[in-house]
Amino acid sequence: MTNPPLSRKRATGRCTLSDVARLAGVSAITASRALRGIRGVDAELADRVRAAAKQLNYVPDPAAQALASARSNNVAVLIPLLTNALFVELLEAVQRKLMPAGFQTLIGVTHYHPDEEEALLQSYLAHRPAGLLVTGLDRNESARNMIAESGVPCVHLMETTVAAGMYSVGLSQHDAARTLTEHLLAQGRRRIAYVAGQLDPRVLQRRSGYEAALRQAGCYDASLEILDPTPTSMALGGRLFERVLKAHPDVDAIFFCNDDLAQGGLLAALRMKVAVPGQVAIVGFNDLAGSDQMLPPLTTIRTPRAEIGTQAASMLLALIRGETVATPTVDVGFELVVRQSA
Amino acid sequence: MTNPPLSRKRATGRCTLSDVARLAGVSAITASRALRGIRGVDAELADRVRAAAKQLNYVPDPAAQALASARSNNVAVLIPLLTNALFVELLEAVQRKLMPAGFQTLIGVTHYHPDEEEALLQSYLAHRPAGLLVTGLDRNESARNMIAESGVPCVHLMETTVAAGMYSVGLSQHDAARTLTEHLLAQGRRRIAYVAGQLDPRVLQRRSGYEAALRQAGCYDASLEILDPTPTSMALGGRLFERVLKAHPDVDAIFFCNDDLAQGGLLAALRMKVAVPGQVAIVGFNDLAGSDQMLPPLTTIRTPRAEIGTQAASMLLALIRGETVATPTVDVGFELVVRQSA
DNA sequence: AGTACCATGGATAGCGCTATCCCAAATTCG
DNA sequence: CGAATTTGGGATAGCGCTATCCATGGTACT
Repeated sequence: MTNPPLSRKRATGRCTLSDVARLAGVSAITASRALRGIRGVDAELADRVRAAAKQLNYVPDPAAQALASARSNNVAVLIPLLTNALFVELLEAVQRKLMPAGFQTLIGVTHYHPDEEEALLQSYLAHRPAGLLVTGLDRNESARNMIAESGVPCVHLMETTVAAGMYSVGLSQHDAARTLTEHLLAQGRRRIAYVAGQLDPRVLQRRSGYEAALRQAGCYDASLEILDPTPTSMALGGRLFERVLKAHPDVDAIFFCNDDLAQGGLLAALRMKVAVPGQVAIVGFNDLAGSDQMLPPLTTIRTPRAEIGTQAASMLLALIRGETVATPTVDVGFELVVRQSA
Repeated sequence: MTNPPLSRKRATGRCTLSDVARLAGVSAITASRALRGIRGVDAELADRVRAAAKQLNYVPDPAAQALASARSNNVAVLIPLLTNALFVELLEAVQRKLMPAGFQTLIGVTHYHPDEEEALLQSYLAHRPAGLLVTGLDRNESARNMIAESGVPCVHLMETTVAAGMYSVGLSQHDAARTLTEHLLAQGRRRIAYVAGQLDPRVLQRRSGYEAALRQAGCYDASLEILDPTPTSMALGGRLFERVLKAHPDVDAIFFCNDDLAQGGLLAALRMKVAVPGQVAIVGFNDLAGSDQMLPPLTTIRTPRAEIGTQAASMLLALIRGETVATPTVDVGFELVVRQSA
């Protein structure tokens, strides 16, 4: 009299692989193989399965896939900041590459903080991500160990290294900064200041490229380095510009570590009626949006972050597939963009 | 003689809930309850479980949790663009609120494209997200249905509405634009152009606020509306500024629909030696980074996007917990920021 | 012809966790 | 003081998918 023994049903109502298999007249495992396109499944059967899936509007449950296969289709991406256009463009390129390949991007923002990065790493690794993209090479030992022990393929962004078992896509910040500084020197500038905020590893590498160029030209002066640890912004660029000119009226060029600072500096110059490049040449780094619109347009280094994202994502996909990567270190280079500010 | 029948072990090696339970001397389900803090579990037992978990460095497997409970701790966030600082700041605020609550943010970029949005929605809903945050109210019917049928709690960002069962956090774009236009009128401007790119719903709502103010003042002129569908940028702002001045030399104010356009316009004015606000007043919208640094500093509307993110996330958390939300529509307002450009 | 191999489809058994039912002991109450 | 309730713990059975092993029929060999 009572109902059938379906008392403890807990089904979620959504359409499952078994439904597809039943409709196609095959077993669940065959449907699974057909949809994933692995192992020999008869072409005609596979077609029938795909048709059934489409008809039922079947979407596999990622959680079940992850649980059963011990691997997810998440890729975790760790970047320092979301408010720096550089990383956002990097991210967009990564997503554009990864999403069509069926991967989900989990974005983690470290705020340049090792502990935050470590916490994010721990939480993301619990998701058994298929891959990992991290910014830069500098992280604490514990974080490095977590990455290594997890066995999750990992590609490092922005910088390059040639350590064994390390994969990286980036460019030489040092060389780029050196090239830019040499450009200033070639223009006859000798009192060149380096103005930086947000002292992350790349900013410091640029500083060393700047120093190298100046030392070679015999006009390095450590007192012309203004290193401010606060996050960069146009406002900060303006303040630092003023500070430099006040402290060192003889400065004839300023190398801002990032375009947003440089833009702020350029606007401050306009406000203060300091001729650019007449009295002071100004250069930035990264060629961010708006730098070409400044007055005068900003001379800078164009860093191909979209390409970094694309290449890193490709490399990661290869690693995930278990392929051997021929070139574990890709240097995407940089481009000196000469405009009117220097 | 052969090995024990453990032939088909497939364990992933990671530490599981059973390990914790065993160490604590309880059953798995009790450990689960203790760690989740649900149902009555003896305080002493719970402590023992927590201690064991910490000792083993246990991290629950999200895939298994999702599968078993038919609900994940992912929250999907759909935004139009990652290259607009507005949305990035929104996102940061959302993450800051959601992450401590134990939720993962999945970021989807729609590029203002309904089909892309629909595809993202489909893919994200397959992840059984715990909640959904979507930008704006305009989406195609199919997308709306998917959201409704999924039963996933959803909060709409940026705009406000008072439809039954809809939750939203935003501000009246119309009113803000109207206020800004009235400010221009109060300054004696009469030939006020509206210059827009990226014609998304909010940009059009601003246009209507602009029109309303001008009609009331009796000086609406449809030919002063320049609506360009291409994405906004400083460069576009510069081009449109030139175009407006050439076509309508009598224009005495320009309302740019977004600050990046306005910044470009401001720089173009500088280049063209057009006095601002002398000959033309310029206003923008959103108060993005750098607007305060312009020459002259830009008068604009400050939109509290961080607060939108925070409030929307809070509301979503309440919905996820099944609480009833007292105010399903939150208007965070806006602020007229008067600087020197108007 | 007989054996070794593929190539294909399926049965089975989990992945690690939680919903659900069950039961004993403790508590409340008329 | 016995019945009705409330606790708190556990056993069981999946969630939806895939790894692994098996079985079958064909093909390729010697």
